[in-house]
Amino acid sequence: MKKGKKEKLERAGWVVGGAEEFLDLSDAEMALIDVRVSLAKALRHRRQKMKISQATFAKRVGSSQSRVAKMEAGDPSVSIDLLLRSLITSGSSAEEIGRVIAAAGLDPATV
Amino acid sequence: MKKGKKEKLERAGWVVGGAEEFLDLSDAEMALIDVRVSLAKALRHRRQKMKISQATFAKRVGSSQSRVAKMEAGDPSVSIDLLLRSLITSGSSAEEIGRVIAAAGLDPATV
DNA sequence: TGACATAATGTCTAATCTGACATATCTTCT
DNA sequence: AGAAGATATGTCAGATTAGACATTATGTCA
Repeated sequence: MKKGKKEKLERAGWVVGGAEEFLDLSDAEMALIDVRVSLAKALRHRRQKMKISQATFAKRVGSSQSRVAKMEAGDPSVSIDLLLRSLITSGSSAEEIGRVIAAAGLDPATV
Repeated sequence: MKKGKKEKLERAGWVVGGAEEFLDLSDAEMALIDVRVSLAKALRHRRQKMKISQATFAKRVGSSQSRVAKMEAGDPSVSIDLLLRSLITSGSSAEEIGRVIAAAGLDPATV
């Protein structure tokens, strides 16, 4: 496992359980979490820029306030599909989303 | 609806039903299909570059031959989540995937 | 402080998605 | 033609994810 992996997961709010389960987290899973968290941040920024509440945003994209909260939190119960759908429905372009994903996992200081 | 939308959907192999249902397809749905199809192509290219069969590829990413076939076909029953998971598990970087998504929906001749 | 808006968390049932399997349809050989 | 390998298609039971709702927490005013 790479240096700082567990810390990174925990910063992102993930329950990684004991060391045993954690060792089972593959690099692929890590990368996917990075993508999820990046999209989650992009979604929150987008909504905040619109200056609307989670409830209002939820109505516009056809979801619920609680699910929007979970989306923005990068909750494991939210699929990347839903994040993409919400971003696009709210007006993000594929190009914007592509850039977000391309930058996923990079150290924010270097981005 | 934008010009050529239905034709585009049909080229991608989607059953769009009658005109009524088709009119219900929003621009957001179109954009998501573009993303799915782009990722599907990227996955096929990746596997072909590796010179392995769908069955072999399936084992490596923890799926089945039939599902890999559906992934590469951009079948509606395949989630974007699964496409991303398979790409990353097979070694694609977030940056590569980001570029693929950013180019989604663009006219191939211009890309 | 209390009232009010907003955001977070937990939990349901319904809907969607998955791997697996069977089977059919190519492709590429001899 | 026919055997063999690869790919496509259809289906299904089990797993995952969805919106919805209730509840709790966190502001943010007067």
